[in-house]
Amino acid sequence: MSKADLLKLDNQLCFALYAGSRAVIRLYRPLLEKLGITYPQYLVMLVLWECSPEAINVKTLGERLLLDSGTLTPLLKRLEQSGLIERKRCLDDERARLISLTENGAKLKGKALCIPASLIKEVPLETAQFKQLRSHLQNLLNVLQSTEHK
Amino acid sequence: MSKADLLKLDNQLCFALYAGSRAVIRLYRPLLEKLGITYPQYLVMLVLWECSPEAINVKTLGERLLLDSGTLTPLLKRLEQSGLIERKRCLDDERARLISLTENGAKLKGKALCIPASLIKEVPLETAQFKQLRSHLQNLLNVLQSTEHK
DNA sequence: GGCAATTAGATTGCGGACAATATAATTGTA
DNA sequence: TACAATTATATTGTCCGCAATCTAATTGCC
Repeated sequence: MSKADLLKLDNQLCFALYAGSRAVIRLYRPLLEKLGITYPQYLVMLVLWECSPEAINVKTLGERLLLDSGTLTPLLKRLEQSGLIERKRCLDDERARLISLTENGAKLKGKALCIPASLIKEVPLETAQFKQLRSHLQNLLNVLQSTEHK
Repeated sequence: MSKADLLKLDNQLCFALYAGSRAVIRLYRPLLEKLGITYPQYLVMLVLWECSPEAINVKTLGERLLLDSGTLTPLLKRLEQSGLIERKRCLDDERARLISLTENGAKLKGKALCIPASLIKEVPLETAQFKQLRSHLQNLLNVLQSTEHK
């Protein structure tokens, strides 16, 4: 393949990723609207539902989602406004914020339980293909994570 | 797998896509900075370099990149400001804008030619794996495209 | 203990995404 | 040929991402 061919849009792995990611998020939107949250907010809730009733600080949350405080701080404030989370100062370390679920936030998990199945219905991929794609992507992420600090 | 397990972050195809996409875009950033453009602007340039010297209207560009005018209009204005493109009214249809490369915009392709190779060097995936992942993603996109209008 | 270096999070500013809406040109049709 | 419906783009408003910078708390080290 020539250098010029390598510049064609359809040969870009990055574009496939970028467009695919947005397309899938688009499928989530109507489902998440019923919960009153956005897609990145949903990801935060996934982490909180997983570690609940433990609280989590912003740094750890950011490491989990690969997002920084510039993104998370306003997002978390919105979730707090919505009454889904609390943002308490950590007593041991006044710099840190402990993020935890409110009762409503914990309850929302019940409503979210059906989302994965709804989505799989809309993405007509075989389970095997689905898992393969996911594991290839996770592999890609691991590889990028491990090389980006060199 | 239980319903609750399906809500775990690491089981989400969507998160793998979302985080993977951002991680790859992060790799492009320093390379594109040298060209003075952002990643979405780069995608627009890829399309223009491909169809040049033909002009393209905003609608077609949007279909190619899966972006709407709300995203493209300001982005194209910035590319115009940077002197890389022109935004002319179409004579046959005064509603449409014809987007075309300026001389500088066309010349920038020369600087961009080395980007794919630079990137591949940073993503330590075998060529075969790379192509497989890309084609899986393109398949996913096709599937989503074809079902989203039903 | 005192102070420089580090760390956690917040803030600012810019550039996307995208829904909703607006505007202006074009087309289809009675 | 009017004029309703459609189409192409632009605008507005909200919510991310992320770089750069700031503030305040903590840690390391003399």
